[in-house]
Amino acid sequence: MSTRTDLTANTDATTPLSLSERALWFAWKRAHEVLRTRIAEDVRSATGLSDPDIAILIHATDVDGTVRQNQLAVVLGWDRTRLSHQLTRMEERGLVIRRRVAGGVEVEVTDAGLEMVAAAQPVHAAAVRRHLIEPFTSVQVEHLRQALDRISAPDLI
Amino acid sequence: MSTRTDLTANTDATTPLSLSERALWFAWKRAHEVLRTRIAEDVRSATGLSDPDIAILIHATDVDGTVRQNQLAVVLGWDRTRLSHQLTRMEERGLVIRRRVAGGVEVEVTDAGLEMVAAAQPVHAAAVRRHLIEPFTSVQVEHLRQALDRISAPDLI
DNA sequence: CCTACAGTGTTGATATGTCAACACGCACGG
DNA sequence: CCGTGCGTGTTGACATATCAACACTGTAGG
Repeated sequence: MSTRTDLTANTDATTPLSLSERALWFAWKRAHEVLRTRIAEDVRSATGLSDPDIAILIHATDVDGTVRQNQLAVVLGWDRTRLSHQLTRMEERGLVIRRRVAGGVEVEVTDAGLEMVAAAQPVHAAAVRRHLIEPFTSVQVEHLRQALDRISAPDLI
Repeated sequence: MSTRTDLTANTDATTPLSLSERALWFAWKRAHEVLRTRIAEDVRSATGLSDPDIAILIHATDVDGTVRQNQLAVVLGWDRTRLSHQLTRMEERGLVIRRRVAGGVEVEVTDAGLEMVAAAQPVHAAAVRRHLIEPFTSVQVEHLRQALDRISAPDLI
């Protein structure tokens, strides 16, 4: 499926990146720094929630406020350790509670957590729109999404 | 320049993200998690250098091993604090040294740093190619780069 | 001279992420 | 019944990132 990439490039592991390869790599990292910083700033200053807080709360509320911890890890693409630490911190702040169930742990968003995510959603949506969506036309949005999916799962496309 | 984005979307700050907007946002975060993790694993297991190590060493060696600290911050899109802490750690490990100069600080890569980055470059290049470049054709690479630049600096395009 | 300001960098406290090691429960084949 | 894995989660040590506050230097205006 993935066809050859760059006529000036070489797949040999010892060949340095070509100009266009470097350009894409730097553009990727830069875009990520910029976007993450901008959205996190907007949301944090308005709601007191961090990036990882929002990610977890949104996915959990999407499925009615209760999720298997492992499912969260898979959906978010996080590893178990990271998620465990993050949930511990969020539990201490009263945003979620954890319950052992058959074959794992169930994460439930508390009422306080629901309130905070409800308050954060509009700010978050506006930030995402402003920084990620608005620079593009709807056709470009779709193309970009396809490209990103290709990165996440190159074998499935 | 940035034309209207999604006919089903609404710019009103209180409107939740549309399906296509959410899809792009999740695809973005997922792609980032996946790509960062894969490349960092490859490079770290082979060279002992972390993501931020590599970012700094590559940019510094690009300009003959010596850079103004502030220039590094600008190019990488990092803030001063983050860079300062990172350089402190790298200085402790003998990868760089810092020197006060007129109006700032000069960062120089040590011989040990040069050796490590030289050893890391091929591994890093191979990882970037495999995970970021190979899923795409050369035309797609160029389109993706333009899209990323648009995110970094929406006003300039 | 001197004062105020902008640019640059540091520090310490805290939040977040990673790694290696361990703990536990459950299924499967002896 | 007994191992032996495998999936799932936790823990502690450490690396990295962020925030608020401070320190230094040069420089422009009085």
